[in-house]
Amino acid sequence: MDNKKEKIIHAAIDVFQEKGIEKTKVSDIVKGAGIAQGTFYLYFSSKLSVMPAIAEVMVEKMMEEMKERVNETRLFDKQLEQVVDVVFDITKSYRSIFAMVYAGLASSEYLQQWEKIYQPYYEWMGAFFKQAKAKEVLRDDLSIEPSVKLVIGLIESAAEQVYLYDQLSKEEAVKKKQEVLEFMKHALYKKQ
Amino acid sequence: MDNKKEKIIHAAIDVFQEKGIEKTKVSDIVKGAGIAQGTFYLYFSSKLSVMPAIAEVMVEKMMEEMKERVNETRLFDKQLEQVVDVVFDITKSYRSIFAMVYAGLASSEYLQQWEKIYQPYYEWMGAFFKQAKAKEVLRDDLSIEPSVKLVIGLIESAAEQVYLYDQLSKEEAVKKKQEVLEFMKHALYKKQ
Amino acid sequence: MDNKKEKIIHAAIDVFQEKGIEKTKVSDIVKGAGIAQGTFYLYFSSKLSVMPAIAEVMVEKMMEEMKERVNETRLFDKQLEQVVDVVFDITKSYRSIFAMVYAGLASSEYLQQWEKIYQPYYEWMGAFFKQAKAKEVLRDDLSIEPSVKLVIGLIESAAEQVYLYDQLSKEEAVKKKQEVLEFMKHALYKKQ
Amino acid sequence: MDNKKEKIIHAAIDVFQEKGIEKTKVSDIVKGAGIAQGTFYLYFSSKLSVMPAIAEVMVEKMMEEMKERVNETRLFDKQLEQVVDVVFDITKSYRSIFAMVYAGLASSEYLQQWEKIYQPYYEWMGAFFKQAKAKEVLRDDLSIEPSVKLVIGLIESAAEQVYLYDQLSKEEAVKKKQEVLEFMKHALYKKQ
DNA sequence: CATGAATGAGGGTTCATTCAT
DNA sequence: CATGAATGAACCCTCATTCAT
Repeated sequence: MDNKKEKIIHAAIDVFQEKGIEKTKVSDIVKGAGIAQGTFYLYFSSKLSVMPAIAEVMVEKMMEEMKERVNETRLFDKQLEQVVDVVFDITKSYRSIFAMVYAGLASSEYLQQWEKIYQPYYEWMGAFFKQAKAKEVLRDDLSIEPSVKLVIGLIESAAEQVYLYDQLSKEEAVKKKQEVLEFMKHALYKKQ
Repeated sequence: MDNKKEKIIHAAIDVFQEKGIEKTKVSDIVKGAGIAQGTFYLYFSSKLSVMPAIAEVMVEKMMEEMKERVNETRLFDKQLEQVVDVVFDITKSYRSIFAMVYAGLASSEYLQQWEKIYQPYYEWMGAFFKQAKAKEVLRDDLSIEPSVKLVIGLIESAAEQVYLYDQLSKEEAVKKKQEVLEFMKHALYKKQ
Repeated sequence: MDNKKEKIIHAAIDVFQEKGIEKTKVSDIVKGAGIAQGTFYLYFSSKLSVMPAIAEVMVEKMMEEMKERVNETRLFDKQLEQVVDVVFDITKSYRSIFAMVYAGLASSEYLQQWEKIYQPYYEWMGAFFKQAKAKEVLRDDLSIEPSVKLVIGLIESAAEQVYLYDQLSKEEAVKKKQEVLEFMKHALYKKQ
Repeated sequence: MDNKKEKIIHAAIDVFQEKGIEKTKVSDIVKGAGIAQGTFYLYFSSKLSVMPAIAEVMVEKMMEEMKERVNETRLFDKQLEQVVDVVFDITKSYRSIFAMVYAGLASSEYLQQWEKIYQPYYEWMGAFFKQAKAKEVLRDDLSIEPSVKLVIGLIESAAEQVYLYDQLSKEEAVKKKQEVLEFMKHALYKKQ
């Protein structure tokens, strides 16, 4: 795919993260991408129009990680743990970007595209849950689609607390993951 | 009392919500507050420095609503429902502001203050849970402090999905609330 | 005389010297004077209108020093040395202010007052030279009035070089003074 | 060559002279230079940072005039007269700028550069004096370097008196020049 | 396609000045 | 007389966007 466009997106991710939306200049992005000021406008119409492309890259990244790191041959318990790990890691790297996307774009034309971009993520997680239900791990009365969204929101918000607000240590992050897992299991699993 | 400062904060909330951070001008804020441009700078050093004050106001608002609308004489089930209602309503009104606070201020000096501002919220919810535990509604092995944070994150993220991303209808909002409640109960309650 | 007015003038001298005209704010001056912002305008109509008052203070200061430090009982040689000392010292303290006065006020209404303010200085120096001529120290063909102005200009510019541009050490200042004296003597004295 | 920078400097000279530092707006300068507001900031960081560039231009101008108008084939007496003429003329045109340079920049970072800018001027005058000494016009005991600085200061301050303070007529200017020359000759020449 | 110098509208911020207390 | 909070016009400077090369 187009090399320059990629460079812009990745430079934008870095700069947005470092400086925040408000203080990010197109000139910072092009400097990071190693291209000329004008070249930016051959690929994007404005600073904000990079956002959906960033979101796409991040969801792709998430899916890759899930497919790579969640081992289907293991017990569901273990898989769930791996899912939490991935979400925490991706959130660590990108959550501030997600926040920006809808903070910067609230009441803009780009928010529409959001759901479409997130779709593969929801689908993958849906399939993951279905498979577990088939194995009779999950509650019979659990409806998958809504639960998927709740679970994703739950894990993400826990990760946010760790990485954004409280800026916790590695050990505390591990503890937080265990708490989320515990909480989720009670919410999702069959009672023994 | 500090009448002008109050006016600025409330005008800022309105304008940020209407236009987003990026497009909000200080001149809009002062127009809304009915004061002169220069007066703004007697109270705040910049546009962004209003953010923590806004956050404080919103947490206060949340606490007021909780105290007003969560009826301690009712069953815990009902109270939990009321809590979810309040969080959904406040999120509906202010979540875009919350998003802005950390989107606009990622990597800034203000993020530090965040936890301190949220503290009363966590404390209230902690007390609420303790009371329920005393009534033997909640699981014995539930540790309250971490659960409080998870629950708040869970409800907020559900509310976000309803009001920010998916922009769902009233009926769908009601359904989402029930799903969250269901999810929470399984996660928190004693098994029968 | 009016205490507050005095305070303003002296604070203004300090601040102008420290920050330069451009960056001096009325608020700095009143802070230095220990009075309220509005009080300034009871005594002066604007920032620039303090200038003539400052100039007056400085010429007064100069005259005081001359009368105090130039000893009429000594040889003219010695007296000339003392004159140079005074000019150097006053220049050290105030020359940047003098510069400002006409830099800031070039093409302004205040420049007119300048000559009048400087007048006592020229007169004193004129009397000083006349007395020396009577003692047959100075050249017979020396016309006093123009020489006085040249001498003042010469000493001042030498002092400027020392204190403004080259920022020389104490030793170098002493040397410069000797050079000026030598130069002046050749220009003014009778040939032996 | 660096056409825009040149244009800015020359426009700045004009505007500073017309309005004084305080009242000069960047927008005036760019209007005079026929460029856009933003272009100014590609070449200079602020209004004040043009000052050293202006000083450089003026010293260049001075040197050009000296080389053009001081005729080496004439007697030293005549040459000295021509030097005074040049200094008076340049001072007439630019002294208010010089005043501004250090008035506006007192206590600033730019004052340091001053000596370096003046250097060619001092050097030229030094060479001029050496040549005269070789011809046995000047006193044997005259040390050239310090005298050069004194002479330049003397002529400049005389010119200032004529053009800045006293705003004298053409005839008076001529008379002042003769006085300076007379003064200088006594200070510099061998006794007959 | 790529460049980067030039643009200029626009907004943040300052600060001299006022005036009710 | 003295105050200092409030004012708002004025100005600096930024930075997204363009366009000739």
